[in-house]
Amino acid sequence: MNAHFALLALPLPLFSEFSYLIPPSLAGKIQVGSLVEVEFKNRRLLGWVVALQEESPPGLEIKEILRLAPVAPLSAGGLLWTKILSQLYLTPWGMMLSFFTPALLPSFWDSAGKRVFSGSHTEASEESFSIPPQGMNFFVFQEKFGRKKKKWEKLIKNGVLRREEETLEVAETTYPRKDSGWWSIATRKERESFLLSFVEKMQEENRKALLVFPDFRALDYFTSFVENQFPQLRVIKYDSRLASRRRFLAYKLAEEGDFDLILGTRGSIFLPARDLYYHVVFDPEDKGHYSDRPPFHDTFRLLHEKVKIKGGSLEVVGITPSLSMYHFLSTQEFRKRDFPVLSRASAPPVNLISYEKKWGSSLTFSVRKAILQVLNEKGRVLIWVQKRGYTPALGCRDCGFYYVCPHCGVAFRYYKETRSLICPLCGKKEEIDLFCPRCGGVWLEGWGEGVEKVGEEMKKAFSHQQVVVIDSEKEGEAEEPLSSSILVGTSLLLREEILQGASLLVIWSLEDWLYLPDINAKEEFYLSLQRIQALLGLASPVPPRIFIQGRKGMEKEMSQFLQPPRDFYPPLLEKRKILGYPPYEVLARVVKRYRNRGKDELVLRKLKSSLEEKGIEVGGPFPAQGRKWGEESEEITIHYTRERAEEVFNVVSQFFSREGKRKGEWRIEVEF
DNA sequence: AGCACGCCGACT
DNA sequence: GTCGGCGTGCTC
Repeated sequence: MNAHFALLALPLPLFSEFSYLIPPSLAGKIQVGSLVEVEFKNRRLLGWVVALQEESPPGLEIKEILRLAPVAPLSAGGLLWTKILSQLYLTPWGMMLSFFTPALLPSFWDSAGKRVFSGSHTEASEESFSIPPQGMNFFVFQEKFGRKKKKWEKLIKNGVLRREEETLEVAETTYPRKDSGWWSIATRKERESFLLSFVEKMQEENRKALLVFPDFRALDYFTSFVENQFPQLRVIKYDSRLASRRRFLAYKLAEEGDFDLILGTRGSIFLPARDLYYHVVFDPEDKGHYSDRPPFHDTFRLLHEKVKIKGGSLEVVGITPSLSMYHFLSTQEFRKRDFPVLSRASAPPVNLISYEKKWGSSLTFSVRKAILQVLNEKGRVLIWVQKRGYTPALGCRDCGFYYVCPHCGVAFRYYKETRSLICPLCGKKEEIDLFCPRCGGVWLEGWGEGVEKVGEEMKKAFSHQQVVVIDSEKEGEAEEPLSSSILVGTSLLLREEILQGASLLVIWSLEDWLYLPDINAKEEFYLSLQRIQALLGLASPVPPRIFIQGRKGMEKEMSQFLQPPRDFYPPLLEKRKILGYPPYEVLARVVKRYRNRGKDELVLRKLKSSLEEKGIEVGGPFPAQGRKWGEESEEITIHYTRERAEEVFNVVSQFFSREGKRKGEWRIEVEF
């Protein structure tokens, strides 16, 4: 069979693929899964070949493929993986595939397209290049032995080295068994001993592994640990800090299977790692594992889909299972792994302190007393505050006016030092007025307490102590906050190094956590509390304690958060089952930003009815909640079972290739 | 997405 | 008289 055309998935937000002509020079070289460069609307793009075609679509002038990229084609399994992901996340295939596309600088093409071998002329040269019998990619060779163009050309001429065109074949390994597990391991020390036994096991079995961490800090720490413990291992460390050359080297080594272990952050899961059996994800709920753009996919779910298709194992390491992991454990999709934990004597005691009515500061007498006591014992105090900035809102004392972001419809957050307002959803900045813009009143005041304000209050209340505020924005700056005696901060405080050295943690106001609109807020708070209980004060000289301040009458609500997972999760899961929410069903939101309200509403309704024609449940249109575009946008919500994901994808993609080109912005978010 | 083509306002 | 705004259409 001789295909003349290739169907390409290009990195465009379009739900369609494009046909290109295979030039005679590339006939037979291009296969399904190849990466090629083409011209598209006066630009050059890299696209993956998703099918070969005998015929071209009629009535079109088809352009030629310009060149074949010097990387191995994606395997059938790999292609299927990306296809399934694109369907699940209602994202164009080419957009999903673009995560897997290496950044190829112009200078890489030539060398990466060639391969070197030891030549027949085995001159006892002053240097020996340990080139394996199967040869070495020339790009890799130059990264290992230096980019010395003249020298290599000479050696090739002499016959010391032999260089050929690289022919890259599909390397597909699938493992028959899927075997995934959950490990509950809290501390770094314990995770080190987990890694010791894990790497030993992996070596015994002669298998390769990928370890994915949520941030650079953890990655750096465990990479140097592994490298010190196992100096003979071939380790690839991969994260977004790599320069392009090193990044592509990692890509090539992974592709070639020239590694034993890959350690990386989120992006490392897209490497074409050959013969990978083990996938280990640390702290899967951490924000670092989530893409920051719609559809917000994450390491855990991506790898979970991978092992479903290609086999192997997905091992998840965390402190407490999340709601979805708890569900997977009860359905046996994941198995609970046992690890000998050097368990702590007992979790720190939790004290609930209620205030009747807030005026000024929320600092209660009991908490103040506890803080003084800890300071007296030379312990460190952490104050955990939910809101960032100075106050979560700024308004007029006289008329009740408060500043609202014009396009998100939520209160602006107030920052005192800069006298500025920032929208917590879209980041829009505004200056504040001298007088109330509505009534001209002179008293503008902040409502509620953010970290900065609490910090200010603590400085006043404990004026002889060093109080440091950690707001997420200044993460990098205050590298050594550990020396202060009182630390006030948002969730950034919950880092292991900070928690373990502290003797007292105060949750400033419980209601700030419980009355969040987000459906996942409860779970997030629960996991944070579990984390605190596991790590607080492990290295503190004083037995650690937890104080929670909350409005009177919240005791009952609080007590649920002190339950173990087997009591905390089932009612939440039951509720989600009834509502058709994840993890039972897929929940997709299609948000449309309006320009012309009347017309645009019709367009959303049209999508809704074409889904309903297929018997798929759709809610809305509602005013869009939560993220950006608040008031000028509407959304529909789609519920469906996993089995119908492909069907929904087809309806949505058809809809968008017809109607999506209409003016206006869309966004799609999916949870499952 | 990106880029060209097209039709209306303030400018050397 | 032109530069340039972004609304609209299209991409193998």
